[in-house]
This record gives sequence, structure tokens and C-alpha cells, in this order.
Amino acid sequence: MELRQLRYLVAIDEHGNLGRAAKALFVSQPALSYALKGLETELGVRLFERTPGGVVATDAGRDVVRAASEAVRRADLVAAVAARHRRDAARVLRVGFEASGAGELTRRARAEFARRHPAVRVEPKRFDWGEEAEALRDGRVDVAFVWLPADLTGLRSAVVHTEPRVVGLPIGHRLAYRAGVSVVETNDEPLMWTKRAPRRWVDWWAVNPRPDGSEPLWGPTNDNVEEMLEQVAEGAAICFAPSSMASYYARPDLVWVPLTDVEPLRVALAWPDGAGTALARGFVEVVADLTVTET
Amino acid sequence: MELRQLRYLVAIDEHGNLGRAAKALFVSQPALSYALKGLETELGVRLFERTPGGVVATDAGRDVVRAASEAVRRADLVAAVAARHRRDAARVLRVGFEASGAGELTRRARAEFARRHPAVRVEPKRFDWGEEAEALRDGRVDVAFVWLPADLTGLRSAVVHTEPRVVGLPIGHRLAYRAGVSVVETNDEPLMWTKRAPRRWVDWWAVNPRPDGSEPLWGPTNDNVEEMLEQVAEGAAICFAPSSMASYYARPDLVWVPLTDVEPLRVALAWPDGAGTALARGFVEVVADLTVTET
DNA sequence: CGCGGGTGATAAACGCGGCTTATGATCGCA
DNA sequence: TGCGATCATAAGCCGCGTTTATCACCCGCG
Repeated sequence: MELRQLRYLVAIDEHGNLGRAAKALFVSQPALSYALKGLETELGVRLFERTPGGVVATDAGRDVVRAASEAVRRADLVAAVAARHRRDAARVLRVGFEASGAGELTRRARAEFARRHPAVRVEPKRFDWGEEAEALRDGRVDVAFVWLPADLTGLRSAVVHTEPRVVGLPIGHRLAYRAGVSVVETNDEPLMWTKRAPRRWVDWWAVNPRPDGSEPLWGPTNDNVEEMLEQVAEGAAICFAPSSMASYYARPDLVWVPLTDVEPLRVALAWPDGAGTALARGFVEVVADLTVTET
Repeated sequence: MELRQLRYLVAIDEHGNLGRAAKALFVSQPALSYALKGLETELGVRLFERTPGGVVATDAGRDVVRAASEAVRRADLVAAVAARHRRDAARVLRVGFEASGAGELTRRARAEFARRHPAVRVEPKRFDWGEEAEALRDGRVDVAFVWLPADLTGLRSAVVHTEPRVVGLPIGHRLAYRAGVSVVETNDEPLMWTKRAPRRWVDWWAVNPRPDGSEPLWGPTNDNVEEMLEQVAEGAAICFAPSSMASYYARPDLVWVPLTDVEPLRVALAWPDGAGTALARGFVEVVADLTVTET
């Protein structure tokens, strides 16, 4: 059994058709026919039923494909781990964050890191809602500021920052000139949300259920800050955000008002479990030092 | 990158020496030299430092080896999943358990399963302490009675049986003729335990800490029932066990006395998450039916 | 009813790539 | 200084996965 065969298998299952899978893999159709047959012989199970319309996975095939795609993913992780170390040698550190990240701390950490490691180039990488943790796991970044709640499996992390939440409103909104609002006062306002993040993340941000037991009024969806702010400025909905967003994404057509009765946002600094490189560790140290002295 | 290379990599790391690794893999030493070099070139990182005494992993090498061994394990799982289905087709179901399993339920379940699936051969597989869950995960059995507490990650399960615990004593022991004893009355008796199972399992069985806060007196270790009973019969220590063991492992040189103040043993029926075969599902159904009617 | 367009399977030939054996280069140590 | 480890290199072989070309089958449609 070889990785190549497993990759073929997954592709065949995805396309449901040897010809199209072959095209996607840039090989000829007989190559897949041959590989599939070989795998079936080796495993001693029929994996796909051949039909005139294509191929369809058998019971065994479904399970094997699932296991195979996991194996392929793990193999790709090997490459990702190596790439991280290669980048380490090249003196590059990729720091993930979303929207305003950890506010002021983000910049201060970067500045201090640059002071301690002058030869290292820091590459900030912005992600869409709730994507940082996954990016960390599959090696797209070496370290990241993760907004909680988040799925931190496979990661090590430390909470390094908290900040109150605010509500974003278009200018002229009935609540726009208040010094603070309760979350229940926004119950009737359509609220921005996202399909990208898991349910738990969305509910936490939307404060669902509200203190009075009601459910938020779900408004339009969006994938990232810019899309969200566009919609809010347009008057299509309101949004909740950490207070730092008021200064990092200041716009003339938006107003930010503190939410008086919701949990603050907690931001964790996270890095891959076990696979942390020397530079990532250095960055973690910097942030640890900054947060110790500031509390 | 191919699985073969990853397997080689793991072996090289284990043996710390190309020659010995080559021997273990039944290939020549240059083959490993070649494969390692190829992988290093492809990944762009040096993985092992070559020394006159052998090879030693670099920082990057350590991480890559870890990721590689995980990938290899996943690939082996593909084969295990396939083997499960092959066995399904061959009408064989392997049921894992340890010691007295789930007592009477074990036999009843097997009998009822045989009635419903006459053509299927059931193969009971006995495991050493705490090994069932792992056996389930790596495909050595299709379904198993697991003694809790246990690590059930990657498994689906349902608690199907509970039974009180008893203490096993050699005949003539000072507590041997009691109708019941408190666990604290055994505080001064050396207690059998095992190095095979995780800490949590051992502590649960040993009732550590005891109700009075003390720690058990640790006696000899053992890997399975027979070894344990030998030691107890010999007078080297006492042991804790589920009450069914009194009837399933009756010996003239042993006495079993109920423990009056400890949690009963809970036994779960478990099967691989997602990879359950038709036969395994059938067995789960049988046990579900039996436990529903008996409660 | 037969033909066209889709499917996967098979055949034959090619050539890459990883294997082997044989040998070299280096180091540590007695 | 020479022996016995180590890993690296060289040269040749050959298995195996690839390719192109073709076949066999099924289905829908004129």
C-alpha cells in the first residue's frame, strides 16, 4: 500500500468516476484502474462497484476511503511540519490572527520580538472568522492569536488578552448615541453572523441565548471583518465585536457602543502541540513576558 | 513523499543507525541512505546528523519523525479497516474482553447473537488489563466489552453491565471468613496492581485515595487475571475484582469477599467510531436488546 | 434497432526509480 | 597505525506504474 494509491482512492471517491479523477490527478484513466485494482487485491475487499455511469463505493469502500483520507492528511502534515522547520532556518515566523487580533498586544509583541530577533522576518497572516486554529494545525502559520471559544485540540495555548465587547451600529441608529447598551436592548436588531465558524463560536458571539432567554434575530452572514462592517455601515444589521475593533477599523459611517452585560472576549496565543519551532517558542516567550509585566 | 520513506524514517530513528535499521527492514543499508537523502531533499530540511557512531535526529528530524510515525499508523489503520470488512464478508466477528468480561452477559450475548446469525463464527479474544480499547482502535477486534474507566477516544460505546466489586484473599486470611469488608480494612494489605494500564485505571481499581485519605499499600504487579490469582493464592498480596470473577475463576485456594463501600464496576460495550461493520452493529443490537429487557 | 457517447478493463511497451552489490571515505579507538 | 565501525557513492538491474491504443459494455436516442 502506497500513499499514491490512497490519494488516488480519495480522488476516485470524490469524483465518482475514474476518468474525471484521472484528469484531476493529471494521470491517465488506466493508471487509476490499475491502482484501484491493486489496492483491492492487496486489501482483499472490493472497494467500488463499477457501473456504466461511474464507480460507487461499497460499504467497505466508504470506510476505507475515510481512513485513507485521514492517512493522506497526516502525511501532508509531515510536509507541513518540515516546512515549518525550513522556514525556521530561513528566519521567518508567520503569525496568525483575525480582525483586530489581540489589539494593542499584537503590535507590541511583534515589536519586542523584532528587537530580540533582529534577523527574523515576521509575516502576519490574517484569517477569516474562526479559521486561525485550523491554520495552525495544518501548518499555514507557526503561532496565532486565537479568539476564544475555539477548538484547541492539537494545540498548546495560553490566554494572553481579554477585552470588553462592543456593538457596532450605523451612524444615526437609535442606539448610536448611548454611552452603553445592554445586550437585550439589541434583541430586535438583525445581527451579523457567519457560516464559517462552528455553532459554539457563533452562539458565543451572538450571546445566544440572551439573558432573558430569547434567541438573537439572525441577520446576514459574512466571512470576515470587512464584509461585516460593509453590511453594518449599510444598515443591514448590527454586529458584536471586541472593543479594539473601534480603533483598528475606524470608519466614519460606523459607531461603536460598549456592551455592558456580556462576557469580554478572551484571546489565546496558540501554537502546534509538540511541533513548535524555535522561533515560535521565542514569540511565545515574548508575549508571556509582555503579559506578565502588564498585569 | 511515499509511505515507504516514512516507514524507513521511523525505523532509522528507532535504531539510531542505518545499518541496524536496514537489517530490521530487510533491505540493504544504501537503500536507507538513498531514501533518507531523498526525503531530506524533498522536504528541504536536514533530518539526521550523521556521526561515525550512527545518526541522530535534528530538531526538525524529531518533529518530522513524530508526524511520520503518526501518518504511518494511520496508513496501517486503513489496512485494519479493510481487514475488518474482509472478516465481515467471511462471517467472522471478534469480540474482545478481559478476565470475566461482562460476566453472565458475555455468554448470553454470544448465544443470542449465534441464534440470530447462525452462519457467523464468533471469536472471543481475551486481553490483558486495560488493553481492550486499544485493540479495538487498532483493529485487533471488532467489538469489545471494556472495563471502565478507560480511554474511549475514537470509539463509540454504551454501558451495558455493572457489578459489585469483591476482594480476593488466600484461604486462611484474617478477612477470609467475613461476609463483607470495608476497603479501609484492607489498607495494610499489599494490593496487586499492573503497569500495563494507565494510572487512572490503576487508581480506580485500587480505590486510591481510600475514603480515609490514605494511599493503598502497593504489592506485586501483574499483566492479567491468571498472574494475579497466582500471586494472591500464594499469599503475596490481595486483589480487587468484579464479583463475577468469583464464579468464572473459582479456585480452591482463593476466597472472595464483597467490598461494602466501593463503586461497582461498570462495563461498556464499545466499537470503532464510524468504522463499525455490519456484524459489529448486529452484536451491539443483541446486547442492547438483552440489557433493555433485563432492566 | 442500431449507433454514438459514455463508462471501466485490458494489452503492450516504455522508462523511471529504488533496489542490490561492491567499494569508497571518514572517524574513533586500541 | 591499522582495524572496525559508521554512512556515502557508483553501477547495473529490473520491477512496476505509467502511457497510448483498444476493447467490451451499457444506455439513451433518433
